[in-house]
Amino acid sequence: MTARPELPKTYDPAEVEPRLYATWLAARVFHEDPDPARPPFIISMPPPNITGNAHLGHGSTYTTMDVLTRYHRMLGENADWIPGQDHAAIATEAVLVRELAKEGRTRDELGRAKFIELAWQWREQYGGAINESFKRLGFGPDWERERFTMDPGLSAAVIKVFVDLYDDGLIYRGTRLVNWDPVAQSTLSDAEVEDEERDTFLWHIRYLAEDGGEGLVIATTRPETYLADVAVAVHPDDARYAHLIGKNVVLPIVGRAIPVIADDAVDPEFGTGAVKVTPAHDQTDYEIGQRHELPMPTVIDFDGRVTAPLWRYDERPERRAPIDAQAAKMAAYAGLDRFHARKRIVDDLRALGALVDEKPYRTKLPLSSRSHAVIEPLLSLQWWVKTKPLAEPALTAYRDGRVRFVPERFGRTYAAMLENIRDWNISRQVWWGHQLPVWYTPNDDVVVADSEDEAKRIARERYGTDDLRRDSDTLDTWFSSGLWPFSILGWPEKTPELLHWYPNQVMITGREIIFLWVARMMMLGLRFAGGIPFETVFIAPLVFDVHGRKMSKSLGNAIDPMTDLVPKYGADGTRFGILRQMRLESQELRFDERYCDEAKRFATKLWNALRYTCSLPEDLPGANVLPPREKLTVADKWIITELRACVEAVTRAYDGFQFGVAADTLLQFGWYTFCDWYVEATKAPGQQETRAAVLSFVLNAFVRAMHPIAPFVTEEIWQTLPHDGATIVTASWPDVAEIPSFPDDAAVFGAVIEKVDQLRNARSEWGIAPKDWMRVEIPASLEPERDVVEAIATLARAQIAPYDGGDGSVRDRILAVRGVADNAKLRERYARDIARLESEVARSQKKLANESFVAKASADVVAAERAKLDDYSRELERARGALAALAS
RNA sequence: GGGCGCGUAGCUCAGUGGGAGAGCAUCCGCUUCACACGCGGGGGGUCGUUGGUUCAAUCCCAACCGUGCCCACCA
Repeated sequence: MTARPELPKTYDPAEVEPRLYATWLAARVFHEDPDPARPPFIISMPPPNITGNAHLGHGSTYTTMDVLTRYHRMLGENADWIPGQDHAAIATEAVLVRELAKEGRTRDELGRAKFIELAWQWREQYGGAINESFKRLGFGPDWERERFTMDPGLSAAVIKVFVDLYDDGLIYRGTRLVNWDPVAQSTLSDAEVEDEERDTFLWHIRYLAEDGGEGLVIATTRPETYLADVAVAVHPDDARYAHLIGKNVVLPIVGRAIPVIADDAVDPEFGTGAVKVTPAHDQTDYEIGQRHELPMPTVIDFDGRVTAPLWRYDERPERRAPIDAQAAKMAAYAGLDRFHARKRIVDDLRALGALVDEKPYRTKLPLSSRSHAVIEPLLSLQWWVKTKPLAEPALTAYRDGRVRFVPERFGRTYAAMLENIRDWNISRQVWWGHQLPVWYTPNDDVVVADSEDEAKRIARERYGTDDLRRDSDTLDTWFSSGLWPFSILGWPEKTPELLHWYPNQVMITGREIIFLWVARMMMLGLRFAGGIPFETVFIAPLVFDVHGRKMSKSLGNAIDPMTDLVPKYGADGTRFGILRQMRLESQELRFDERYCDEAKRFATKLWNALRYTCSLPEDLPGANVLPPREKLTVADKWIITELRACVEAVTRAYDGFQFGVAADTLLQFGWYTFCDWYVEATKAPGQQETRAAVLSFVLNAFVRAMHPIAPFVTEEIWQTLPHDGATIVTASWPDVAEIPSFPDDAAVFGAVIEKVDQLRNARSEWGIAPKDWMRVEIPASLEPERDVVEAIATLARAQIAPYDGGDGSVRDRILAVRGVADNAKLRERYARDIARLESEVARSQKKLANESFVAKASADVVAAERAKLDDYSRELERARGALAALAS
C-alpha cells in the first residue's frame, strides 16, 4: 500500500523550488568527475561578466544549456556543465571608476596596486550575485567546478598562450590606427565597436588652390580633423579634378598647403568626389596615407581634445615630436573637446566663406560597446595578434565538418568573418585584467617571459641588464575568454578533465559573439589544446519584446526574469514559457509573458492530475510497472501508445535543439491528451482495475521527459509517485523500449474521441445542460466492446440505450453511435452532417476522377484518397439513413 | 553594397506537396466529486503580391512589396 499524502490543492512554486534546489545541492547531484566508462557530455558555460545581472537572454540561452545537461545526464552520460565568470576588464573598471567618482576619488590617485585590490574586493562582494539568480532559475551547473578568468590557473594559461604566440612570431608590437575609447581610456578591438545611426551634417568646405585658383570642395562629417589633413584625394578617372592632381590646395584658416592625390578608394559619386585625407584619424585615410607614404600628424589627443601644434606619434609622450606648421593659427582650438572644436571650426569656416554647404546627413557613428562613447580612431603603439595563420585552421575545421553550427547558416557567417579577418589588437590601457608578460630594458628592448625572474634572466643574457619595467597594459578580455573551453579543464596540465572532456560537445551562445568569442575559441583551441574546442555550436535566438524591439531600460520594455517572471510564474513557468517560444530558424524570440502564465497553469494542471491519481482507492504499484496486457483497456492502450510517441518526439526535439517543439509536445500531451482525455476516461467503471497503475506509469515517464525544462514540478510529482532512486535529476530517461505501442487499439480510441466530440457538439446545440445525461443510442453489435461503450458514456456523459443494427469494424460501429433528440433538432443536425459529407465526397470523387492524379500521384496517396472516399461515403449513407428513418 | 531571417485567425506563433492549426483574446454554456490557475461548445484566415514548376502549391522556384538583423573603409 502506497502512502497517500494529503496534497495541497494548488501547486506553489515559491515554496517548492528553493526547497528542492537546496536538496539537490546537498546531494551534490550536479557534480561529476570524469568517467571514461561513460560518454562525455560537457558544456562550458559562457562566463557572465562579474558586473552582470541575470536578464532574459540568460533565461533563453542558459536554460537551453541546463536542459541539455540534465537530458544527457538522464541518458546516462558523464554530463557536466562548468560555470564561471569573466573579469570583464573594461566594464568592471568602468563600474569601479564610477564608484570612486562618487567618493570624489580617481583611479590614478589610488594607484594601480590599491585599485586592483579594490577590484578583487568588489568581485568578492558583488561578483557572485548572478549565481544566486541562476540558482533561483533552477540552473544546475557543477558549482564545485566554478572558474574565474583571473583565477591563478586560468591566468597562468593566459600568460603561457601569450608567451608561446610571441615566441612563434604571432604576437607583435606595432603602431597602427586603433579604436580609441576616450571615456574608458583604452583601445578596443574592431569587434567591440558598434555602429549607431545618428543625424549629423555633411559639411562642404572649399580648399583654394595654392596659386589662388578656386581649388576644390571637399565633403566631410568630421570638419574638426581638417587641421591634420595631409592631402585631398580624388578618383584617378574623375575629369573634374584631373587638372588639380599633383598640385597643392590650401587649408582655410591655418593656410597650410597640401597636395591633391589620386586614389581608387574615392567614390566619385559621393559628396563632391573629393576627400580630405587625415591618416591619423580615419581608417580609410590611414590606408590612403600608407599607400602614398603621407605623413600622419595627430591633432586629437587620447582625451578627445584638439591639440596644437600637431604632433608626430610616439609611444613615450616625452618623445612626441611637435610639428610646428602653422601652430599659431590653430591655437584657438587647442584644448577644445573634439565636438566643441567641430562647432567652432564650422562657425569660423562659415565666417570665412569657406563653408560652401551644410547638408543634413544620417551616418553611422562608431560607438564603444563598453562605454558607449564615440570612438576616436587614433595612432597608437599596441600589441597585436597576427590572425591569418590562426584563422586558416579554424576555417578548415569548419569546412571539413569537424565543427557544425545549428542553425547551419551561422556557419557561413563564421566562415565569412574568418575569411576577412584582420589583426587583433589585444592590449588595453586598463588596470583590471591580465597584465602583459612584457618587460622593457632602459633601451626599450622587449623581453617576453612567463615571470619577472625569467624576464630578468633573459634580459641579463641578451641585453646585459636586469633593470626592467613591465608594460602597464592588460590583455583584451576576450583573450582569456578565448581559452575558456580548455583553461577551465586545467590546461596546460593534462588533467583527467581535459583528457575526457575536451572537446566540449556543445557551445551555446548568441550570434552577436560568433566572431568575438566563438572564432577565437576555435583559433586558440586548435593551436593550443590540440583540436577543436567543441563539436557543435548552437546559436540561440536573441530576445526581443513582443513588438520586436530590443529590450532596453531606456525604452522601458526590459523584462527582468528575477523580479518580473520568477515571482509570478516560478522558475519552471519562466523556463517553460521562454523555451516554448524558441524556434530554430528564427533569429529572434519575441517574448510574450502569456506563455509563462500558460506554463504555470500547466504545472498546476499536472499537479492536480497527480492529486487525482493519489486520491484513487486503488493501490499504486511499484515504479514503472504496467498491468498485464490482457487487462489493459482500449483507453489504457491508447494513452501508453501516445506516451511513447510523445517521448520519441521530445527526444528528437532535444537532440535537434528544437526546444520550442519539445515544450509544445509536452504541453500537448500532458494537458490535452493525458488530462483531458485519459484522466477523464479513467472515471468509467471498467477502468478501475488498471487505471492507478497506468496513471502512475504514464505520469512517471512523462515528468522525466519534462524534467530538463521544468525541473522542480517534475521532481515534486516524481517524488510523490512510486519511484526508483533518490531524485529525478539522476533518474533515467524514459526508455521507449519499455513503453509498448498498440496502434490498432489506439486507432479505436481515436474513433471514440471523434464520436465524443460529435456528441458534445450535439449536446451543446441541442441545449442539453452539462449536468443532465445525454441520451445516446449505440448499435447492439457494439455492446460487447464494454470498455468502448463505457468510455463513450463517461466522456460524453451519456445514458446509453441499444438499437438494433451496426456492422463492420469497431470503428464503423463507434461511428454509428447516435445521439437522441427531438426530431426537428435531429433533422437539422443530420442535414448539416449530410451537407458536409457530401462536399467531402464530391471533393474526393473529383480528385479520383482526375486521370492524371490517379496516373501520376504515388500509389499510397491514391489509396489513402480512396479509403477516405470510402469512409465518407459510408458515413454519408448512415446519416442519410438516419434522416430517412426520422422522416418516416 | 553583400549576406541572412520573417510575412498563416484580433495578438504571438506552430505546421504540411494531397481535407488550414495552437495558445491568448472574443462569444455561449457550466461551482460535473483532480483542477474556475478549471471544463465543454462556437465564431473568426482567398496562409504578403504576381508569375513559374507540378496531376495537385499555404508549402518548391523566381521576381516584387513589407519588415528585422548581421557584415563592409562610402568621407
